[in-house]
Amino acid sequence: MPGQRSIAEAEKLAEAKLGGIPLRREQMAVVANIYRAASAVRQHLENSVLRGADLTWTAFVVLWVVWVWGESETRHVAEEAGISKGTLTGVARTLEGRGLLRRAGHPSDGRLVLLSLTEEGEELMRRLFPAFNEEEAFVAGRLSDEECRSVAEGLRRVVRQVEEEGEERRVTLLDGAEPAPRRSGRRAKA
Amino acid sequence: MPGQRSIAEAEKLAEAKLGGIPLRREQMAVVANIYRAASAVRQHLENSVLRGADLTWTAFVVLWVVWVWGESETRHVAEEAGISKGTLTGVARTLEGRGLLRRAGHPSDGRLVLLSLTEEGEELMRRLFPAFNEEEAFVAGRLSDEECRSVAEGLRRVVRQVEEEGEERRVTLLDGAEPAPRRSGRRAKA
DNA sequence: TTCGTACAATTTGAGTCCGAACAACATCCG
DNA sequence: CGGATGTTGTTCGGACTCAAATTGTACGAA
Repeated sequence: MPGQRSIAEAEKLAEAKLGGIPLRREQMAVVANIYRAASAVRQHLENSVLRGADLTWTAFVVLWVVWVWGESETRHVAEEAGISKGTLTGVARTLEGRGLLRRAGHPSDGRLVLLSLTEEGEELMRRLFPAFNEEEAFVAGRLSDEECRSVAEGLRRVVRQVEEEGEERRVTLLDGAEPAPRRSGRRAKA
Repeated sequence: MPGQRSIAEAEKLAEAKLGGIPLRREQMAVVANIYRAASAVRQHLENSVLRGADLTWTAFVVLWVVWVWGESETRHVAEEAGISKGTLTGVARTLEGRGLLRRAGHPSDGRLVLLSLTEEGEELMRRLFPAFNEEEAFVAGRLSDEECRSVAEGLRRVVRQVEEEGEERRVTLLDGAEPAPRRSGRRAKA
């Protein structure tokens, strides 16, 4: 396994590459490990509990959100699941086709769509979630409860930093320049 | 801005849904926040420094790996970058087309392909990486150096747990049953 | 009433991503 | 030498992804 040993080594190599420009090592390490951990956890969960139910990570997260929050408007589900509205439309369609999710128009506001689990969906989550949580415990197995709390708190601060100051920061960085559109995606109309 | 407040609430709701089955709260929170933080960080980095260079996160990581490690075999690059071999083939092709990456056959083993940066690629990384690292520092701005180290160390343990015991764990869980192929992806031949 | 503005979800386009199947090569063993 | 076995990178199918454009609905003002 390459991973852990190499991060420290990679830092040195990167610093050498830059010839004297100082590197924010601790910050670099924390970002690298956040991403590494996220991939590792996702992969483990997908391969252990999700594959058997033929669910992707995203599909599971969407089901989970609707499960715990009950019938919800799609924009909230997308926000809560951390995906775009457009992506949710597709995922929801897939899940609806598999009979796990239901969509219904909002009674008074015709623009909204409400998502809820079908009975089959509820049943699946009742069965699947305990197994999922068990694997969450497995991946965190080398951390004590106290350490879990402390790591979680640190990560929360990262999330808050980006959510509360990220936008402003991006504006400052680009300083007026247009945000440089993605090269992929639908083309500007003209 | 859904995020933080809701996790604690969601735990209670999930517990209620399960009626008495105990939940591993701390472990659940740490996993949820790992994923949340990873998305937030990725999005910020993509929108601030990467978009300007028309690079996706993955493309940047691949370039970074080749940059710091020098000419490398594709399987090592994929491993180090945390993506599959198949994905790397496509990403490398794209980067090659943009003149940032070079591919060369291995002199003695005809199966291998070696990746290295072109001069243009080197130049790009010299320019881009300092800005990238600056934003890494930004997202970790609410953590002290000491806190960064401690969070990183906690995450490293998660990664190691999955890397060292994940495979065995999956085998135990499935207990003989075939690993249940993905429903997506290429179909079995017959 | 008829605009115009403000949202909501969906469609669309370009592209990423995984993992199974595959083809090409390497290596071991008889 | 010849085949079995194992490894490598590539191809392929389906799901996911984002953001811009679009479509549909709501609601206030003229």
